[in-house]
Amino acid sequence: MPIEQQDDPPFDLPPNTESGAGTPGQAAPAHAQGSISQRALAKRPMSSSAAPYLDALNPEQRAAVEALEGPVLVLAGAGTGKTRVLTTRIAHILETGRAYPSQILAVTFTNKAAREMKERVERFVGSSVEGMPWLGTFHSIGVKILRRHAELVGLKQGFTILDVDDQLRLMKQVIEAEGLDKDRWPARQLAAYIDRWKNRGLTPEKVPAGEAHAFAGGKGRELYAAYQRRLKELNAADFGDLLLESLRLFMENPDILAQYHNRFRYILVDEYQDTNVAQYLWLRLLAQGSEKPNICCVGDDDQSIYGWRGAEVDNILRFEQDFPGATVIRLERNYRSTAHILATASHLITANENRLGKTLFTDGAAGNKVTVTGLWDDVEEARTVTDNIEALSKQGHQLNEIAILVRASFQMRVLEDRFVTTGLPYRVIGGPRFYERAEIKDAIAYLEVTANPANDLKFERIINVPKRGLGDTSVKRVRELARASEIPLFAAAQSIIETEELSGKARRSLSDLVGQFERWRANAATMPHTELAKLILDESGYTQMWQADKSPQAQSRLENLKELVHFMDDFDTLQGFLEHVSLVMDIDNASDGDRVSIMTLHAAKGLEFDTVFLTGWEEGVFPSQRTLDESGQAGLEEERRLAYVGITRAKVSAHISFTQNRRNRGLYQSAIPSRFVDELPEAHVEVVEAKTPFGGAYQNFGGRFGGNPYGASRFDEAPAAFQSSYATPGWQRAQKQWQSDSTTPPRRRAAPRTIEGELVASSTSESSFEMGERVFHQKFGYGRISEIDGNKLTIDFEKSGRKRVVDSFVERH
DNA sequence: AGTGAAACTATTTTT
DNA sequence: TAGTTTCACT
Repeated sequence: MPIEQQDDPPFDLPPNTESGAGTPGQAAPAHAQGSISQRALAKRPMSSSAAPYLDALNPEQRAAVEALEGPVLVLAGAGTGKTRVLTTRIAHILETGRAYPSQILAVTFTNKAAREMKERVERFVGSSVEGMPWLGTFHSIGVKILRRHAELVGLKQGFTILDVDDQLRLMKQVIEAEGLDKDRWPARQLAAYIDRWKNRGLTPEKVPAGEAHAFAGGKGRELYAAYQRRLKELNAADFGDLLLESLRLFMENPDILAQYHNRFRYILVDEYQDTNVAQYLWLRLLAQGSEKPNICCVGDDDQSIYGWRGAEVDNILRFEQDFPGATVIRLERNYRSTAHILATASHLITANENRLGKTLFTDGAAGNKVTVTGLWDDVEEARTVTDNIEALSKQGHQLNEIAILVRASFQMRVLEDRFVTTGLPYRVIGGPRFYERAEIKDAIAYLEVTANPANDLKFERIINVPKRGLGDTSVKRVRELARASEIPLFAAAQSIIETEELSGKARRSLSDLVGQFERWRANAATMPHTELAKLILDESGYTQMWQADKSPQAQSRLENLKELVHFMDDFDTLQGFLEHVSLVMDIDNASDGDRVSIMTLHAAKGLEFDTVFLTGWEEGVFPSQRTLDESGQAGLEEERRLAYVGITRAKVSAHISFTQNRRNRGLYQSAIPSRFVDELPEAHVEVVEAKTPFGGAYQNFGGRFGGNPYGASRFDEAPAAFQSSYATPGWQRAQKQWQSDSTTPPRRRAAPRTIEGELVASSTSESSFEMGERVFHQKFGYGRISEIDGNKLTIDFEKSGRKRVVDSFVERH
């Protein structure tokens, strides 16, 4: 395959400053007159007053757009016009002739953000400007760079990109090849380690000795190295590699790096608070080209919510040290929310220690206070929310402007049930994504193997789907042959069917499959790719497999397949389509009709709605107990940022609710209100009484939450927490009382809900326990420690078997 | 190789 | 509770 030649001409042109275009208001460089974009630019009147886009900005935004020289950090609070600044800045760079579109590197995290930015820049500069080639996600830019220099990192130009399934399948093979028990050492866990290392920019040899022993009793690093070797053999890269390998490329090849230094005159980074170490290093390397790099990072430390994915808030907190002489601009004027909402969010977030500090303000109306409602259980909560939504709907509100934000997806079920019974239209955002569905992955695997016979992992995925009598043993034989003669699996299949190695049935079956692929490949040259896809799905028996399936989802799977073929129409070639799906895991959610949106807080980042319902503000749910256990104080702060993100999604009203009981995994658990509820500012919050389902308000306990209808009879002492005024420092006391209260109904006792000193400390440091030590656990009884991983212990309990627990839950014995 | 029943395990998830 | 995965059996 030829090296891609789609590259833009300006790459080799001399820097445009030489033609004197360094200041605003000058015409585009003359030498570029051949390029459409430059001709378009040249036609534009170039006086600086002819930059109406600047007049539309407030002073801070304008400063952020005009500070083009040197490093700039824009701290853009929620709803302060971040995207606008970013796009205007790009437009401004282009308009003033400081750089060609191809000389601007602009990175985002999501495809959605990249698409949006591209569209907005085009609208600014005029559609005649060719799209910016280096505007994209970290990953897509990583691929682009790697494809050009693949051989330098041990890959070939046409390398494939692994998805999560492929990755796991490969890791399983690596684990087994090392002679390890795949049950004792799950591939998922190894994948998690490797992912974390890659996020931190660590190649196998750089994994710290202490951590190298993290997996399989000291084989972590070896397995990581073996996995990387296998990737190279397969000519494949996983997601982490797209960044890590381009990072390595730059570090090992200063001449290549210099080319990019030369090229990128301006670097812009969106959502800087979400960058991980690898991305940070990558950016630093690219910015190193000059003493005062023109790098502009836009972000909001208060909206950093992907720490668990490797994001380092520290990157943004440290910006000024990293780039001395940086200009820091704060955008604090909020255009989205009313004053009460803004004040509530701002006040809540001040409880965080680790932040740069911003105070959002608005000139807009005070609006309504944020409401807080305490409810009996999740069912009542769902009913209350839908009742409210129905009322809003009757008043003429758009359902599209209403969202329900939850911490975790398990909270969605009750809500969905309620929407279904009431018949209110809703949509779940996030959810299982199109390209993650099994049938889509299978179909893509068929297409991929057709296009690329050397893609072993995809071939393995569908070799026996639909079932064609090629079981584990047969596949194993093929794989052994492939490994022994160092050829791709498909080639091994081709040769093995010439031998007597396989049983008659398997041999015939595999021979048929190989023949089919050969035929499809022959067709690929002549047939449109959508036709080919239909043919493949049909002839392989894949469509038929689902037609014969009597499960209720079979129908929708078939529809998904149709949609996939339809979607392929948007691409010119099969190759182009495959490259796209490997990077873009989602299909654009067409917003059809007027519906309420239900989504997680994470999915809500960047969106806005008139009315937002924030449900499930209970300790353990939100903040999530698991985050607290795993990340202690830092985790708590991240949860609080999540609350901040949630509240700031609302334009005109925000409604917070919590329940005393919530069903999770089949059983009810009692809950106490989230500490975040207590942290809300009295002056901007209104406590709303819950209505009973039987009509009328019920007796008020004198508490801020209006008590509850069942309290007197069913919770004689227990609801102490509910009775206290939540503003008092008594929550802790009340919570303790609640937990220790022996009259609490006989349901599962909630796990400790605080993050105490020792737990926080132990999450980062090594556990004080030792291997083989005998310990006692409240729930599981006595046992011996068989593995230690940070503060997590694997213990063989005498009665309950092997479990993984956090060390603070066990005591020495 | 393919079936059915027991067993296990559950956040958040930009790419 | 529900979904998946493993295991034992045919």
